[in-house]
Order: sequence, then C-alpha cells, then structure tokens
Amino acid sequence: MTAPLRDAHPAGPGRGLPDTQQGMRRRNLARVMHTVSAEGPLSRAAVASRIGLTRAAVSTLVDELIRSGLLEELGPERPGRVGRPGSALAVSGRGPAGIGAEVGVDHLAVCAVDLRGQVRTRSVRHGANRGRAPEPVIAELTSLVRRVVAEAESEGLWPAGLAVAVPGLVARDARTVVRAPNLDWHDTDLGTLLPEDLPLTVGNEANFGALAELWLGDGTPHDFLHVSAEIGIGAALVVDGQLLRGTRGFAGELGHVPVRPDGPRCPCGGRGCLEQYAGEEAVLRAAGLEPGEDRVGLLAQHAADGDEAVRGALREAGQALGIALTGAVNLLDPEAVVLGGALAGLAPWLLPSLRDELARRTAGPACPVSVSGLGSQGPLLGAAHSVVRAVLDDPAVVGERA
Amino acid sequence: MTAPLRDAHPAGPGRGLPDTQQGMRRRNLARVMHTVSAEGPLSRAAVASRIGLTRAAVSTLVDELIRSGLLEELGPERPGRVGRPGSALAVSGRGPAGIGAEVGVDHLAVCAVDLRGQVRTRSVRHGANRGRAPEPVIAELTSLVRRVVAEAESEGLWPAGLAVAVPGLVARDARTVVRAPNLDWHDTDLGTLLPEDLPLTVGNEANFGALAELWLGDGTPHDFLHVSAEIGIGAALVVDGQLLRGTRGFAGELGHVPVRPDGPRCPCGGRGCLEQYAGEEAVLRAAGLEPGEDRVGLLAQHAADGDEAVRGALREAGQALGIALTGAVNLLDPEAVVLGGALAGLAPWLLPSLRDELARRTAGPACPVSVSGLGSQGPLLGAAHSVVRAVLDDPAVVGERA
DNA sequence: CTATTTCGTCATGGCGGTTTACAAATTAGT
DNA sequence: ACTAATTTGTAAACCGCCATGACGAAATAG
Repeated sequence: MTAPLRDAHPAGPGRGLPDTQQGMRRRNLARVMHTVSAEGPLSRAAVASRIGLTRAAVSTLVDELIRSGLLEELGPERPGRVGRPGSALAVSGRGPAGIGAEVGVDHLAVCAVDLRGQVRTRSVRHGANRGRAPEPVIAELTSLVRRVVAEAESEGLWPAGLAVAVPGLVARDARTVVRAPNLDWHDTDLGTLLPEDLPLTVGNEANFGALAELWLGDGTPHDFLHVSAEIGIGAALVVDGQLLRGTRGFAGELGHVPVRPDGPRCPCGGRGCLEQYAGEEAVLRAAGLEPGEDRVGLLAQHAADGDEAVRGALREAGQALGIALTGAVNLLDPEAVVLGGALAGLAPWLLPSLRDELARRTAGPACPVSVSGLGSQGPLLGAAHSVVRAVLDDPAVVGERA
Repeated sequence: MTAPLRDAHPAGPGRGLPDTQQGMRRRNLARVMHTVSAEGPLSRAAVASRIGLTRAAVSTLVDELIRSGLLEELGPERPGRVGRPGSALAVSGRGPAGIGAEVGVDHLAVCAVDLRGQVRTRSVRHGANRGRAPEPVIAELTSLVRRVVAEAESEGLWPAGLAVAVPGLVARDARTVVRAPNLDWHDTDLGTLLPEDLPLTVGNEANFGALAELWLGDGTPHDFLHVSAEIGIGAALVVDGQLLRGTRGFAGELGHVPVRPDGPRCPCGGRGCLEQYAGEEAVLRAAGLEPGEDRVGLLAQHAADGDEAVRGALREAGQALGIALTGAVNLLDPEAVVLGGALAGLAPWLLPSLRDELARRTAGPACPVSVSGLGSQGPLLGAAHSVVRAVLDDPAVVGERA
C-alpha cells in the first residue's frame, strides 16, 4: 500500500488540504498523542490545559485513542495536591511499532521501536555489502525484517511501517536509491524488492541520523546542522524541526563544498572539495595508512596511541571542515553544529582545529559545535522513529486498522 | 498595535494553536482569498472545486469576505459552456492596502499596493542617508508614509500594515535593526520611531527582494537562492515558498563564505571571504575606479564601454561568486539561483564566468542561474506585498475592522 | 465531618461544512 | 421555438466537533 507517511500536513495557509471537521479531529488526535508522548504520563485535564481544548473534548479524543490501542490508561495518579487525582495516560507499549532498517557498507540492521520510543527488538548481520548487487542484499534484509516483525508481534506489537536508511542519495519519492557510491548501486527501486505489505520510506542515512539527533538528542535545538561521514561527507540540515531535503532531495552535500578552489581534482568535477581534505580516503592517505576493514576504528586507534602523522591528518581534516562549515553557518545561521556518524568517534582530534577555524572566521560568538551522543546508532534509530513519528502525526490513519 | 503578521500558522502537526472551529473558518477564508487572488476572477463553484469544499460552504465564506470588503462581485461570467454562468469574484481593489517602505543608502521610498497587487501610490525622496542618525531619517520616512497613506485613502483604500526594508541585519522581532553598516546604524528600534497606528514589520532588504521575486517573478520556482549585493553580498534562501531566516535571523550571509581560505583579511575576522573578491569595494579597486556616487552604474557604464580592466574585475567577481554559490548549491539543492539587486545590472559581465565556474564544479546538470526582472524595485515591492500576503493569509483579522 | 478543589463525564448548544433539493441561467438537440 | 441537459447559487435539514455548564467522584484542608 505504501502510504505517504510524510508531508501529510504541508505548511502555509491557503495551501494544503481543505479544512473540514474531520481534518480538525485528526489534528487534535495528533496533538493529544504528541503531548502525551512528549510529557510522560498525563491526566486528561493536564492534556486539555496544554493543548488548549476543554476537558470534555480531550475526553472524547482520548477515548478514541484508547479504543485504537494508541493510548493506555495507567490508573489513578498519586494525589499530591488537593482535588480528585487524574487518571494517568501513557502512550501504549503494545500498539503499532516502527520498523527501522539500515543498509551499511558492511552490515545490515533492523529494529522495532514502540510508540514509547523503546527499542523492542533488534537484529544485525555483519558482512561486506560493497559491490554486491541490490537483490541479494535486500533479500537478506527482508529476512531480517521478517524476523524482527515476528518477534515484535509476539510482544503484542504490529508493524506500522518500514523505514530504510541507505548510504546514498535517495530520490524524493523515498523509494529509489539514485546513487550509492559505496555500494555501487544506481537507480535502484527498493519498493519492488522489499515486503509490500508495509508502508515504505527509504531515506539517506545521514538524514535519518540527524532526525534521531533531533528527536532523541539531549538538548539538541531544532535548528541545527548535522554532519556525518559515512559516504563521503554529508550534512543534514534541520530547520525549524524539519529536514531540508532540497528540490531533488540532494541537499546537504557538504563534501563537495569548495574549500580551496585550486586544490586537487575531485571525481565530482570540482577542485578542492571538502572531501579531498576530510574524506576517509584523503585522511588515510595523509596519515600514511592503508585502506583496510574498519578504517575509522583504525584512525581512532592510531590517534589515541599518539601517532603524530594520524593526528596531523585529522587536524588538517578538522581545519578543512571548519572552513566548509564557516560557509554553511554563514548561509544558514543554525543554532548548533552536531558531529555524528563516523566523525563522532574521531571528534577528539578533529574538534580543536575545527572549532578554532570556525571561531577565527566568525565575527561574533561562533556557532557551538557538539558531538552526537548516539554514535553509530543514529541512522537506524532515526529510521525506526520516523515511522513512530508518522503515527503520532496522524493517529487516525493507524487507528482504522486496530 | 503591531500585530504578528507572520508565523500565524506554524508548520507541523501536534504543534501550534488548538484546532477549534473558528480556526478552521479562518483557514478556509484564507484559502478562498488565495485562490481568487492567484487564479484571477473565479466563480464560487470554481473556487469550491479548487479548494475541495462544497459550493454551499464557499458561498457563506464568500459572503463574509464580500461583507468585509475583501472580495468583489464582478457580475455574470461570459457563458462559454453549457449551464448557468457563474458570477465572477475578484479580490477587491478598494479594501486594505499594504504599505511598503524602503530605507536605501541614498534614497527613501514608500508605496501602497492593493490586494490585487497593483501599486497604487508611490513616493520617493533622493538624498544620501549614509551616516545620518536614525531619528531624522525615520522622521522623513514617516512623512512619506503619511503622504502615501493619505493618497491611498483618497482612493478608497485603508492601510493594513507597514513593512520597512532596511539594508542591514534585522533581529527576529522584526522591529530592531541590529546592524546596518552602510547607514552606520546599530541596535535601532524602529518600532518606537515609526507611526504606531500601523502593524509594523521591519525586514532585510535582500529578503524582501527575494520575496518579491517569489511572489511576482515570472516563472520563479518556490525553492531558490536569491543573491543580491546592496550591503555587501547577501543571499536570501527561499525553501518551499518560505524564507529561511536562521536562528538569529542572520541566514544568508553569502558575503562571508570563504572562497580562498588564505586570501585577504576581511573585517568579519575571516580570510578570503566572497566579499573580498566580489564586494563593491573590491571590484572597484580591482577595476581601478574611484569610489564615488552611483558606483554600480559607473561599473556598468565602463563595462558597456568595453573597459577591459572593469570587465576583468567583473569576470573575477563572477568567478568568486561561482565558487561560493557552488558551496551553497551543494548544501541546499535549490531549483534555481536568481541574481537580483545591484547584481542584476552587472549580470551581463558577471554571468559567463559565474555560470562557467558553477558548471565546472558540478557533477550533473548545473543549477540554472537567472537574473531578476524586478531590478531595484524588488525590496520595496516585496515589503508592500508582504503586508498584502499577510491579509490574504488571515482575512479574518482584517475583516473585523471593515 | 464539612468545605474546597480538581477530575472526568454528560447534556445542551453553537458553529461549520455537507447533503439534498430547487430555482435560475445557459447550451444542445429536435 | 420548445424541451432536455447542464451548471450555478442558495436554502433547509443534518451531522460532527468543540464549548459550556452542571454534576458526581475523589482527594485535601480545616
């Protein structure tokens, strides 16, 4: 069925769907879900005061959500104040689940996350996928998905959708991989290869990582730039809590921002792109290391051991990142820059020169640069959570099935 | 009263104001206004089918809008098809008007635009403002505003708001000018200096220019990058039909994107910023011309006359712009780049090297670069139209007054 | 033990869009 | 010219959704 999970509520007045009472109801159901999900167990009265509706209205909304299995009544609250205690409501731990999947260069991973945001099942398979054809890889992924779905179902969950994180550019249809250099995939429509009974969303790994940071990060603002380096160097731009995708869905190509316009040639056609200084290959070469298996781990290891060549290479990579990010920060004025993915592990050696370069080139106070706490889990979690968010954003759709 | 003209309808489900029936009505009124405004005279039935409501519902909405003076009944349509001809509806030419104002480095301008988008009155005063204190300048501007408002009123219009375009950074409150280097203004609150009986919005000149391009430009997409050069070099980013403002409202500082990281020092603290190559002063210096009065006109004149020094300087500026824009395009994946403001006049000599540089550094087809057709009128028109858009976006607010 | 406060629910009402029906105004066909 | 078909705009009845106000229930304060 492949329902459109995203963009259900376009912004701006005048545009968008006609405003009928059903739409109103749907939005109010979503408000209740978001409020309960974000602020823990809450009584009906508390929800009502937060979203600005009356207790009576919230009562009927909650009834509907409980009938759909999206909310649960936990029983009476501990009475601390005067007055009748409310009945605590919480997001259900047995309703729909978001299935997240990740196609990495040398692993596959799938997990199921319930509406509460808890990871309930997880399944990983190691093994290099570089250069393998899409069909066998996706077949393997499909079997992992089926296993995770089965386990989730045995815990009383049912899958509301599947989101797949891929290390490459994904078209705006959220189904076809336009280009994944590290897998050597081109124009591959995953919609035809994955189980068809689940609404599917395919997305860029870095984008899902950024969303994970937005939704799960501790103190992450909702205007930031998330930089990661799995496939080349990618940035995900989050503006006002929304991912900026670009016309063709290619936004965030930080790796090909010119750093030194007369620098070395880049396969993209340009010269002196960031990737020529801070890309994996470039850093390994500058560090004098052979490209091998776990290349990022290798770099971190050597850097930690005090290898000066490696440290110098990372210092210069940080500097190049700082230059490119200066441009990005000047253009976008984000609240923060967050380093994620592989960069997070190398942060100790990248950050000093990066911050230095950024500060030197900024007039006022420099944009704060932090490191993601999610590590390599970001993309997978972001994918799974994107399905969960879609349910919270429009509970009515899912309510029909339960 | 200074009502919030913007951001009345925040994006995303779950957030925003509670969804009550009155809000629904307001949004539907807005839909009707937008539809009629965008698609010319339309019958009630045509509006209904476009926005997806029933004819009956649209009838009552239209009645209300006509009573408020926002819509006009033009009379029966020419019947071309079978069936009863509809009664054509058009946006009123006598209701509210948007007052736009512009504080330029050497001029002041004010105009009134009606809901149809027609400029109805205009008033300009030449004279250098560089270095003058804000108070006398704004006093002068106020008298222009009063004159334009009086003229507009004599034509049956009433002012719905005032938007002021300023060559500098404006804080997110849309009232205070944080920094306007070319005027030498700092932290100036225009809210206290301008007539208080009009809802006020102060905005950056380049941003208003971009909005004008978005709303009035011929074939302008709704994802683009608008580059202009009045104060240094500014870019306005329009994403999905909305201006990207940045956390502090400082987004779009293209002028300080690093082009050559080891280039000449820039007052901003950086090195080799775009402004050091394509800024007004830099180009004049490279061209061997003295900074005088109408510097842009001077450059265009000499370039047209075949002055090779000037042409060379502009060629290099275009090249630098191309490098900086490569970065921006890689980050944002816009549908187009539009040159506006002073750059539009110099486009014939900037474009070749700019396009060349951009194409050379892009893998696929390069992002198309075009020139704004609005010329120097952009900011003023954008300001006035922003008020008009605010009325279209929420007709109910204004309806109360009529 | 009573007064007070707060919670959840119910009955009532208002508001807003839909449905259904119908008159008005045009074209197409005989 | 007259009828049938089509489309428009409006009115009346209806339904859905939230607000209002009242009420019982369950706690605290005195």
